[in-house]
Amino acid sequence: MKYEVKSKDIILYESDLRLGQTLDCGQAFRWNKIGENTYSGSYLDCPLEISGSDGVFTLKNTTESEFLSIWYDYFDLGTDYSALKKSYGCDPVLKAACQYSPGMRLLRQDSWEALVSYIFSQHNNIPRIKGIISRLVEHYRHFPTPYELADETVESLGFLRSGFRAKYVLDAAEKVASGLISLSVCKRMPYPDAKAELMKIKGVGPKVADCVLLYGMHFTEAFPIDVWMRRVMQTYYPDGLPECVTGTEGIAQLYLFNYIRNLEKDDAKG
DNA sequence: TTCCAGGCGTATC
DNA sequence: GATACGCATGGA
Repeated sequence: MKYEVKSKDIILYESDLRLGQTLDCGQAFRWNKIGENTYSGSYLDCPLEISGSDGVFTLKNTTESEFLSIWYDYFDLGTDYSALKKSYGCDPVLKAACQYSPGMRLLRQDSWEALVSYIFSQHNNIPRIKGIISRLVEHYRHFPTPYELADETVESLGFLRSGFRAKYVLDAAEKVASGLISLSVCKRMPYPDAKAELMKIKGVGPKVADCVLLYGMHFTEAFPIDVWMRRVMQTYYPDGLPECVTGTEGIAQLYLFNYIRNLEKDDAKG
């Protein structure tokens, strides 16, 4: 990774990044494609327009301090994904999955936003999840805090059209706003303890908890198992995951999930 | 029309 | 502890 300041922009050189693969793979729900190789979105209410391909990217209207304090972390630029992918070469399926999406990275998202987003994800599809979250952000003009959401009711959240999930998000907001659950404390807990803590929230089971731990708290050993990953495990890993992914199961999951989903989509198209 | 979507709570055994 | 079943909403 290298970068340079150019006028009001940051130019980023990173060979292990493709915007579509990283921002539009179902790990984050607030990025929109606004042009060829161009996405707009935000993190912690800090907006960004990023464009680029072939290892060269422009972060528009971004200062050097913003880049270093926010986007460097968000895009996990301190991690060497070339080395990681090379280590996954021990397994033929994983190797193929990495070759299929060589520009995918695990984003370091906000824990509260990930919690809300993945509660909305349960028994839902990605376009609808994005719709619900975009209505939420549009309504508040920012991603609402736990305190703001704790003041709502199932009825007042009706505009989200989130169905049975509204009551779960309210329970999460109440538990976080009251201090009963502290996400920043969870981040410092051992993985099993943090998972158990999150599962105290209604609507948060093993899968949603693992998504929050992986995408919102960077527990790379968290391994969310949904219908797709269950299929992957049964088909390719009936005896468990290969040893080379120990400690980064969640990142391996990202490549595998994307691989299997798109393969089946491609098959459906003929 | 029917089926399904990055699951989970509840009832029942 | 395992196994069914319902769940709001909307797209295919």
